[in-house]
Amino acid sequence: MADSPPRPLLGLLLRLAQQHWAQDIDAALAEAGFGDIRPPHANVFPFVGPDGIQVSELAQRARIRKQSMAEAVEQLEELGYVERRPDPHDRRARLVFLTPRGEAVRPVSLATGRRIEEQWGELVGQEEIATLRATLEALLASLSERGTTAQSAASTAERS
Amino acid sequence: MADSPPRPLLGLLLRLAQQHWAQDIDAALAEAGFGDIRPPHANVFPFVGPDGIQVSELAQRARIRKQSMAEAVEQLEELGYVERRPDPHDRRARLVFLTPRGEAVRPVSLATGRRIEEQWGELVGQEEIATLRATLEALLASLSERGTTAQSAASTAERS
DNA sequence: TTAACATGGACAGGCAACTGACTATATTAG
DNA sequence: CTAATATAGTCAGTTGCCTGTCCATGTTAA
Repeated sequence: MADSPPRPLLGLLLRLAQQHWAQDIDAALAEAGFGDIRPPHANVFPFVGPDGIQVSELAQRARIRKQSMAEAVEQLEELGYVERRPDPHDRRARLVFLTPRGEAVRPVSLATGRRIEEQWGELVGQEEIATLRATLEALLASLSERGTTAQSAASTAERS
Repeated sequence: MADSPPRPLLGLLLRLAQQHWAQDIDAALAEAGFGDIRPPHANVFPFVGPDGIQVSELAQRARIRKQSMAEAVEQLEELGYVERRPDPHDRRARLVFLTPRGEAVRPVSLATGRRIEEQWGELVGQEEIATLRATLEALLASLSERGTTAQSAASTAERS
């Protein structure tokens, strides 16, 4: 028997798949006429509801730091997709709202994710993609229970 | 029936899983006494053989740009894990070799990847992880056939 | 042999994530 | 009520990846 074949590293596979995802999202948004929206901004639209949302909350949802999210929101504000207004219930906070222009992006953003998942399903089978998602969800649930993530480490630190 | 539940975005799942992987690699290496090796350096050791390797080749294997890889190699050289010598067959090139100190890392690096995969298997089932890997491999193969990746775009451009 | 093109590597600059530290406001405990 | 602590947001600095450009060397074709 020979040595086990040189399987590609799992982390590499995950990274490459994620890169494809990000690039496909970017391409789809550009195709829909939103060429000035860059990948980090895609983390914003799915989470902004009609009642506004704080940047900190946005960051938690997208699992990035509030500083990073603040930068993305600032750029989106300059591009005219969102605006920030004071939070009437918390004088520290400002709420992020979609402008009419931003409202036009939201459905495209949400649909794009579904569409890419659909396309991937056509390539390797819808069932396989569903299994992929399920495995990742289960894995991440297990991992976040038993330990501290890069993400949770920081949130925890900020919280504790 | 209600609307479809708010499934987390697949790209987010991929990103979080990859972050966990990188962090676990980092932790395992630190535990093994290589605390000065940072995540990007982990992309180096699996690919450096006894006959040396060019930085360009390393970058291709790890699927990052040669500039990024050059930076990682430079740091590893300062840390004493690798050294670069002129390529006797190509006066443009320099070959990367492991120093004795680097040789000590290689097996740990390779084993760590397998160990993490094993641990993940214990969390969600070995079979599920095998399926995850298979699906990702199939997906990436399909994607790289039909179209241009962030990665392949550049390599192609550089190559064409 | 020379001209054209390809490739290894380096330099410069940008972007988006990170950590750490700070201010101002809120909340909780004593 | 006051003191301690937590949270929203910002500023400053770092890292790791990216792109574009350039030079020196190799390779191929006229």
